[in-house]
Amino acid sequence: MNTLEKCVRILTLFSKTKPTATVSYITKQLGLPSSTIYRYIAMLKRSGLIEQTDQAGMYCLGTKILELAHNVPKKSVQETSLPIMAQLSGKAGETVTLTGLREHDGICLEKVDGHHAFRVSFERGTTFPLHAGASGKVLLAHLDPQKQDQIIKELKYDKFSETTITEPKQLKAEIATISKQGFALSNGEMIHGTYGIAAPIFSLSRNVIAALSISAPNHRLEEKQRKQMVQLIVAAANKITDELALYET
Amino acid sequence: MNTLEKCVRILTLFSKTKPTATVSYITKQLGLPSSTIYRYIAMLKRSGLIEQTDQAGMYCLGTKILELAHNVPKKSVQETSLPIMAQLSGKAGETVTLTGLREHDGICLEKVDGHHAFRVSFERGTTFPLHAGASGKVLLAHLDPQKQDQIIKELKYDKFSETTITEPKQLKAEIATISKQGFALSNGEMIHGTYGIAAPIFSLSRNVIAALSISAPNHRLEEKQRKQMVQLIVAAANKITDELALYET
DNA sequence: GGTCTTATTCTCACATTCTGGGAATGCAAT
DNA sequence: ATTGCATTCCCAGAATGTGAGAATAAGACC
Repeated sequence: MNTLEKCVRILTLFSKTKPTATVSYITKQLGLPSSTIYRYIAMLKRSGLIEQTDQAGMYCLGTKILELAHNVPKKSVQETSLPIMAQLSGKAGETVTLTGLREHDGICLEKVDGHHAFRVSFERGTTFPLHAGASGKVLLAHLDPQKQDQIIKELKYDKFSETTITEPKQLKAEIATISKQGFALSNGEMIHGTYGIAAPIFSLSRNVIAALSISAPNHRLEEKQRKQMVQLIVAAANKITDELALYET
Repeated sequence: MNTLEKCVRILTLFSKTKPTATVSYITKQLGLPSSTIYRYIAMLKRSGLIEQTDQAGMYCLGTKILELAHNVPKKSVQETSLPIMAQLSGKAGETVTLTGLREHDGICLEKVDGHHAFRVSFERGTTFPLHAGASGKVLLAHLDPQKQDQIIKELKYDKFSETTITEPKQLKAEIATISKQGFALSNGEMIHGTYGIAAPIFSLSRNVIAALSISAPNHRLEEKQRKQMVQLIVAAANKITDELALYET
């Protein structure tokens, strides 16, 4: 394990739910001696990647990361998708999210909020596992079989709610269906009380590169609206796929 | 120069204006042999901090950085400031920005856009040098004298426009005035055609921790409006300072 | 004030990793 | 065929990283 890897591990320990950490916490998590961690913290602090909180001994991610994040280029998917997402969100009134794939996780690349005060909203940069929620499942369903199998094996199957799929077998069956029908549904698999519909976006070479999804409190996505929404989201995703194909030559 | 520092240097090479780079470019910029850079690129790619573009040999910052950025905690300044910024932006109709200090640069921490279609707008995470623009100058003006002198010496004095201050002496005089009057003005120092007004936000120990600023096309901030705006922005900044003091005990 | 606990820095002999010139491969354009 | 560039590999010497433990600092608790 080299320096960079250790640094990234330290940085990845911080999360929305645990935004600050002490050296002793990091020590325990990584199983490395505290003198080593102190050295790393000092290095990371020098480069601005982490900062010290007001409270002594507390550290958090630093603003240097914001600076870097500002320079992460938007991929063509994002640029192509945004106007279509805005249009869809306007028509449907609900939050529309574009989700990409990173290693074995999904990550929210873009979102356009719906106009309802009571709404579901992910932030850009939010990551989540692929076994729960419409976006995750639709991404998984259209991956090539090897990667799919590998991910299905390695998933941790955290149970977020009553409906979360926690069995590999069940997940396999589900994504087989999704792959056939071309869209995924999620009834509160990740967030209880919400409903999600997602459709895949493909590259010219027919690899999934992202998922387009719509999320809402589940009473606003019941049977009758749902059918129409599925059509809308699939149509929008296809439109993005088509537009991308034009540019990729 | 250790591994992390080299990694950060590589990552920092990418910018909004140069979002992608080849190995040979990085090699030239850092003056390190290409075999070394290839090794680093491989490491950085493995950790998700950089990604390969569609074009062979092109690299860009990776989505792992977005994930990390998502977990950078908002400081209390940000949380305290946002509602006040929104109120101010609503009243003034212009873009209001909260700027922090990072090393020798300013960095945009939060912004609330004004309602005018023709407006100035920084994105969160944008960095800029301290010699140009109202925010930079106001931050610089209220730093302790040692840091101030050091930064004044080390600044590169890029000339962004006709009015950019490029002389240390001139800058010193300017920040002396700013320090006395408690706010800074900028007539297109960073972006030609725009006008900026900024006021400092202090910690309980009376150190500057951020600057609140308003920016607009300069015809909308002429003499008459300007006086009123200065009052508004100074009042808002003071309000934030006061609210922060309540929490800091 | 005394006594913990915990944060933080430092040291140093030792181990590991990093380094970079150069050679080699592959690919695409000239 | 040739050039140019991307990329990988090799390896001995050089530079860094490592971590136990000592030492110091700074609160917290009694």
